[in-house]
Amino acid sequence: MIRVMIADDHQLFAEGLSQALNILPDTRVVGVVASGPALEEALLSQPAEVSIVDIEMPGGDGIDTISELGRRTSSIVVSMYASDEQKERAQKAGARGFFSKGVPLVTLAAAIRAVADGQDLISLDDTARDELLEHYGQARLDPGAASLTEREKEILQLLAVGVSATDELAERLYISQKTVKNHLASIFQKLAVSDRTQAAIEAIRLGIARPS
Amino acid sequence: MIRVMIADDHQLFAEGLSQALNILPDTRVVGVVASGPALEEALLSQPAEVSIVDIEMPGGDGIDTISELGRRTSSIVVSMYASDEQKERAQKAGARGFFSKGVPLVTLAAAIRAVADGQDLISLDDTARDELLEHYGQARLDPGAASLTEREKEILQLLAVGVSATDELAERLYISQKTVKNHLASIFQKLAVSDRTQAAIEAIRLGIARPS
DNA sequence: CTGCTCATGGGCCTCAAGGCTCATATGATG
DNA sequence: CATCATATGAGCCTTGAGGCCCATGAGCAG
Repeated sequence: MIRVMIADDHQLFAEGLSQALNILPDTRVVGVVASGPALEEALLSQPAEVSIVDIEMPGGDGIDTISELGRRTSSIVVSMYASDEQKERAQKAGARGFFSKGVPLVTLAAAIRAVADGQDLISLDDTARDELLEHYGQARLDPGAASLTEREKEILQLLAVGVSATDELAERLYISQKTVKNHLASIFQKLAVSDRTQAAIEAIRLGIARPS
Repeated sequence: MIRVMIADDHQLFAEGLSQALNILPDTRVVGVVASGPALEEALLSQPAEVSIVDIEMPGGDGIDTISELGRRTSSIVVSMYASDEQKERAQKAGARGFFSKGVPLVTLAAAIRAVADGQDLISLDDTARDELLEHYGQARLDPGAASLTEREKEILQLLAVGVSATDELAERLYISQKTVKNHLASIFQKLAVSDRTQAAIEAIRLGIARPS
């Protein structure tokens, strides 16, 4: 689980991004602040592997803050109007990534994983950066969840949309009720749970299935 | 369920907001576009009660688009740098709400509910507007979910964090297993489900409980 | 060719889960 | 004061859920 701090004075942006990152199975937003100084303070009481920092903030430039942070967190700078000049300043201040707010969410998510893994995206050229981001495109699941078979994931997805009875699951999948129970038993072991209710919740939490 | 369309050229903002609104039990984002013309086109194939429109977009001002939309959707304008002049233009174009991107997410959510209910927020003074938003602060739950008692919600919250066994629920709540089963039976009726797995999912979907 | 995983299925057993009806105490509300 | 909603609890009964062990055929890798 990568802990992320967001510093942006536009609450709609910060809260929206926060919710979106919390939906991902491997990132968790541990704080949202609206200024550079507030970010420094928040990181003292709540450590975070990665910080998303906006440049345009009241009470001081976001980039100035980054150089103060040092090794407490890895910073990714996001800017409304991304310019080469801003990028250079961000790089000098020690930022590990630099993106326009026009990039897709999946790109930022990949960047967060890359940066949390020790990569420095800002000093790469665009081609090398995109290749690296490709590599970090998928969330890394828990060891148990990663070993789920396709059929098991299928069952979890049905569970998460409310198909919970054994006979209904069997009908939907055109297999016998016994096979459904066998798959479920295997799922319980892999996810370390003891019944289908916990399995459904875990599937939602891990991002394997969506509720509605 | 209020269907919402988002028009904003900053993908990070649009996708983040989209995810955040989808988490709410009574709003669903049915489309995300990056320009005014794209919004008009999207609304033709996918109706939406409310549209969130950014002013600053490439290929034409967002406000110009609104006047074209007519009664197909109710528009809420959001702006990075909200000015009185922009607000007046938005009002003349027929927008029902006008907000800076600095407002909290809950405010925008309340505004979406108000506008979907036929209210016109933009012509109100700030005090009257805030009063109205207060009134729309809570998501209106399904008729069944609304009649859940405190104890029943408590049980649903435990269910959603993985406390699924009757004996564990009884221990956590300091009541007998029989009472737990009685409460659950009542929950099943109110939510129109048939077992605790479906109840847990429904609780998450309705926003009564959070998974992790 | 020999394991290996995966999907399919069977049998058996135990207990938990869910359906049904009912009772009691409490606090709010008309 | 009478009534209603809520929280608590009981008994009884049926079936579904989960635990355990095992078997077979397909497909794939060494």
